[in-house]
Amino acid sequence: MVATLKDVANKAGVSPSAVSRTFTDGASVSDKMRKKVEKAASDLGYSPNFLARSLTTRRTKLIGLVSNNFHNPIFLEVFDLFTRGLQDLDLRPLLVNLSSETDPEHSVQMLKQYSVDGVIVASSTLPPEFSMAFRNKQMPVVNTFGRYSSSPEVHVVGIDNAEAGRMAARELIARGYASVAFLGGPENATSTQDRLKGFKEEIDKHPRITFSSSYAAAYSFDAGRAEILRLSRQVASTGQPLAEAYFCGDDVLSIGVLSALQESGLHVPNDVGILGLNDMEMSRWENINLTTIHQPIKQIINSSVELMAAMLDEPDRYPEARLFPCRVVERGTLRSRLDTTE
Amino acid sequence: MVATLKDVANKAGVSPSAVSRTFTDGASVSDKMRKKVEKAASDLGYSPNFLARSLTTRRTKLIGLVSNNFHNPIFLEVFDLFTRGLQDLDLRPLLVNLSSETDPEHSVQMLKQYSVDGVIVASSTLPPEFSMAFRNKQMPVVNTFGRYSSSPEVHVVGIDNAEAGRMAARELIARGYASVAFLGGPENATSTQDRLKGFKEEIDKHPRITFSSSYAAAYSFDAGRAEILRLSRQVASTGQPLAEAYFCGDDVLSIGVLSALQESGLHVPNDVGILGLNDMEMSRWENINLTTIHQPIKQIINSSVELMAAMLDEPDRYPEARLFPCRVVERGTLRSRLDTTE
DNA sequence: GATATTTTTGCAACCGGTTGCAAAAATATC
DNA sequence: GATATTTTTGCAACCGGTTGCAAAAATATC
Repeated sequence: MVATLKDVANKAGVSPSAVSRTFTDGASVSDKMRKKVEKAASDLGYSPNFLARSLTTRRTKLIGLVSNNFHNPIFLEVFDLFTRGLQDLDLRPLLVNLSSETDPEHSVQMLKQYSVDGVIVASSTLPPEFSMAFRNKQMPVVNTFGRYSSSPEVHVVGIDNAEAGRMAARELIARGYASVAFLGGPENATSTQDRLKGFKEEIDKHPRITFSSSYAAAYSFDAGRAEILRLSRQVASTGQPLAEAYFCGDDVLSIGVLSALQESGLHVPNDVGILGLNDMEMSRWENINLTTIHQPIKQIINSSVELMAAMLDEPDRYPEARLFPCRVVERGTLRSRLDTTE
Repeated sequence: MVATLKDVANKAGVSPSAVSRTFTDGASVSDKMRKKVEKAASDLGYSPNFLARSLTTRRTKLIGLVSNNFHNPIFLEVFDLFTRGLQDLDLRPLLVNLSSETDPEHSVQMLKQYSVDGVIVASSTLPPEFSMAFRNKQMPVVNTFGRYSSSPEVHVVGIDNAEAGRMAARELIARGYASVAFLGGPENATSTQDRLKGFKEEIDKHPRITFSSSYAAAYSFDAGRAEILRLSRQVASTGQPLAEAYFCGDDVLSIGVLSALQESGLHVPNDVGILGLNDMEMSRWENINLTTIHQPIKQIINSSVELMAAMLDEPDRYPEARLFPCRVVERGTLRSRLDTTE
């Protein structure tokens, strides 16, 4: 049916090895031979079978792209950047949706059976065991958006979440908020824990500022909305007022909070301030206009892809953490700074 | 390094065929043999190499998932549903991002080289040639969100876009709008063309209603926003007023339009009505609250996956079109109906 | 032009599996 | 218990490629 290497060899009247060599770069073939083979190949519409090839070369150019974030709009950007980045290097993403998976073993075995060259775990909410499970099977792993630690066992690319938390705190302090709160993502996500840690650390330096914190169930609009509504109800029942400003787990959470506040008649930023994190496309939409901490997604993902490519050549590469600085993007959900001279 | 079938055979003291048979369902192996092999396999941590297997079985369980919509939030839902649906059937999505591709040949060859079992083209903006290019190479193809035609050459799953256009028209007419407009997606997308056709067809039955139409450059927030701003400027220069209601190409476009209108001080729905199409998650966010035509994404995608699975068993299946009905979801961007008795 | 050196080519084994066929083993039938 | 039938097993060839090695061909050197 579809032409094979042997068909081409027969048609060109040469050995199979010769055909193979013309299609593997770096192999030695004379010009005459190459011409003959290429003619026969194009007549037959032949192109080499990558999977058969991979058996001997031990390279499939398949990369497992595993994530569990299929409800956070920023991940559409993430997938876009990953697929393009990988494609540019002639690598192919095998997409794995881990949304309902709690045990890494199944995906580990599956990706091993497909002989992927490496695995990119793109998530800030999957527990570190997932990346480790791949690492333990000797697969090259990059954990994008993973937790930075001083003794990394797996390559991590992302931001320093504790520092992002500190940055958020400094920003709110500079704007003179007297009571601030952290409205985090899922409590067990490392990103949530680290952001809270940094945020609180910096706020604690200012004892006059009231601090509180709580968690949304997920990085999602609905979860953000639900949590701020819960806090609002508390105001009525316990008399505990809302904070003057909320540092939210991420942008989509922030938008849920924003929407709920506006709905209950509060004005943002006059009554309550909101600071997001991510700076996804949507946050700069005029009807959202969220002040947020920009996470350099594009750099993070390009770097992840580069790192993966490097690991393919050097599997035992010493694990590193690549962290990218964030910056505050001022839009409309925080009141202005007290002094603009900084 | 990693255990192979031969290792297991040696360890168990049986032939390779025996090992192979215990791992292929339907093959004949005695209980005793199975026990022996399974013991050896689990001791060695063996699991079969799918790619090697695929060479003889001619089944990789790899499905090419190709799309060019990485900027429309609804596609995150689409990818979520596709990956889960395929995974449930033990199929694996090889994601192909065609955003910058204009020639199908490259992806066709690539997917052929990876011996994918089938290809799902998930896009309403890719020209039909893309699906056809796969079909021409004898690959099973499902074109999700593709154009329905009376003589389909490729399986299509989606909605009847012309009918959706008619539905939109009827809805606006029922609400007594005296001037309506179609603000479509990319002009060359079949979905745009068909929606316009149906919409206009129905509006034309009411000669008293003013009709106009124009196109946004993409299904995106920015494109929607840019187009409505262009139309607004025309009001000033030509005196041609805005329509009373806009049927927009899709939800994300609608949101761009909504945002721009609100920004220029117009009230939706009092000054201008907006009707979207898709009913993506975001459209029911309280601060967006878009009235829109619901496209049954979940059913469409599950059906696409089912159809693909069916084609794997029956490659020469006669091409069919599976169309799902839409319905209007009333929220806050259209004024109320004139009579509610319908 | 003979010899030494380099480049090109084909052979044969291999990558990790599956499968048709015949032989061996197990079971059924009398 | 002998024979017929069914089930299980192993052999060998195959799926579509690559690659080390030695032989053949081409080129360099004198």
